[in-house]
Amino acid sequence: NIRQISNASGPPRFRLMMSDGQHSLTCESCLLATQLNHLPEGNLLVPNCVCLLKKTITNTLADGRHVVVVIDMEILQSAEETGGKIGNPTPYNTDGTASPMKASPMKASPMKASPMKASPMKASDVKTSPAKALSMKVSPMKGSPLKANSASPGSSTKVIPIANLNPYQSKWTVRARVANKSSIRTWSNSKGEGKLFSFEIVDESGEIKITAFNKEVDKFFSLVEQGKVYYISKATLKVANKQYSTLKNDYEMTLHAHSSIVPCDDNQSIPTVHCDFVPIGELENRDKDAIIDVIGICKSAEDVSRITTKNSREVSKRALSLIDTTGKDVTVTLWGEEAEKFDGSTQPVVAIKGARLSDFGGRSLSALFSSTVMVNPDIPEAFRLRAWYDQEGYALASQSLTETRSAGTGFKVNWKTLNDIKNEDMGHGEKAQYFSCVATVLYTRKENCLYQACPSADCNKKVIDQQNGLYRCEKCNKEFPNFKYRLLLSANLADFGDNQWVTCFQETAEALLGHSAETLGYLRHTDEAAFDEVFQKANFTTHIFKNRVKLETYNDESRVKVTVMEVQPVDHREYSRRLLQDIYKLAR
DNA sequence: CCCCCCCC
Repeated sequence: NIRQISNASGPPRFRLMMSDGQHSLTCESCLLATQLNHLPEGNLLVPNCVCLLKKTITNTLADGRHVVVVIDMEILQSAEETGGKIGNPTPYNTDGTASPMKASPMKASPMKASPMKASPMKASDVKTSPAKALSMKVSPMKGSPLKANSASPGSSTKVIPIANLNPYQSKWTVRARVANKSSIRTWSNSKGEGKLFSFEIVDESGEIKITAFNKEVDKFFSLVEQGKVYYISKATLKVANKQYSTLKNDYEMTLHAHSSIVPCDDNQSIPTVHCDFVPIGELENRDKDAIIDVIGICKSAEDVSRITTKNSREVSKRALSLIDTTGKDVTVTLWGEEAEKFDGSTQPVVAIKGARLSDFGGRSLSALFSSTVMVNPDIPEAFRLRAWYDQEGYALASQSLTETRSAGTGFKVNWKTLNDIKNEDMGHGEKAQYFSCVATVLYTRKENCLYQACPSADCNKKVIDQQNGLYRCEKCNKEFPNFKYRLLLSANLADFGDNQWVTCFQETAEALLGHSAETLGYLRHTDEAAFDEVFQKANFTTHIFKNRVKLETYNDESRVKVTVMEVQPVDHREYSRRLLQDIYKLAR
């Protein structure tokens, strides 16, 4: 705990220690140690040297640990001066591993090396005498040296606006906020393989994308945090491939071995991620493929699932249902790691910057790689939504913009009235058309609704009664001692505007009549009254019918044939909402 | 040096 160390009287002096390959700084007065996670490139910290931390920034992590970033320090005594107990000074790689074979001891001597001029780890004071460097004026925790607008810490290069960056200048520093940070991704192709992550930064002037590869991933991934402000310098600028970027910048950055990223005390003047949240109820009026920002309460979330894409890539996906004060909800799909780590169990506020609006199931959203998904973000909109939901929203039966079949997936339902079938000449084209309707059974033809079918599992062909106890199937070219009953029921359906004869085969007829074909076959011969009653009872029942409509020609006569594919109960609440929506649409 | 934006 660095704070504890700092509480020791006098300016804290630290001795760099190494144990089990881990670097740590041990306070000379209280002997408390703090672990070093990142050593800067070309660093001058060698085991046993004593240093004074002059300027530091402390970040508190979510788990309560502190991370101290050293902005400015002085080496008070080199390893040689302190006796160099561990032997020759050893340079360290940025990943914290020792690499004694890499450089000669002389090269690594802190007295000789001075590659640090523009680095936040200013070490030029090494040349000054230890006595002078021990100046008591310097208090590491007091004040921030970073408020100055003009220069990056430990560097003489000027802070310039992102908009002024170009590949033809070498000395620059930008100060910007991380607006979006990707996860680490690996690639493998003919050119090789590796890993990378990227992030986008914004300042008052603009935005730019920064990519880190391989070693730079190790070095910077954990340092770079979404929403935080950093000084960034010495990265390579190249022309951005607009094909892959939606950012408003002609260039993008690549980090390299000497690039510098230094946390900056948060400065309100640096813009935060800006979101233009579109109310969920508004999404109906936006164009397909629009990139929009959305915020809502995650009312429910699917379990994560693995799917295989057309390119036979495996990817995780998870669909969430977001609701806001418009009383509408929309399905949002998260992908990959974002889908895996998402936890919707607490019904959190979810904000997404840059989601793509799709017309799947009416209206739905999909997160892109460039999207920023924020769970319970620290913004006023999130607090307002939380309050609204906890007080009243939770009780609301929201209206979904993403229509799903009762099974949970599927395309937008093609609702029609029976009148529409004739008015729109449905089924007259090459392909059959499908529609759903809410309709009431007026009449069913009980005559000839049952037939004796081939008992083979996959054959439903009508069999011929050989009158000798055997039944012949022409299709299977076989005789059987038994048959199964199948239903082929004609029904007349009506809604408020029209009526329509339809055909129900086995499953749909069973659903409509409420009995299996087998039971009906048995009843027909044993209890005619009960058999009749089944059909009486089916009359004037109302259902959702999903139908197939196709023009069929028989003996030069064409007529539209409607076959029922599915019979489902009416969800009256949902049905009423749809009628209301239709009324609103007609009123507009 | 990546560049994948998918599924029902």
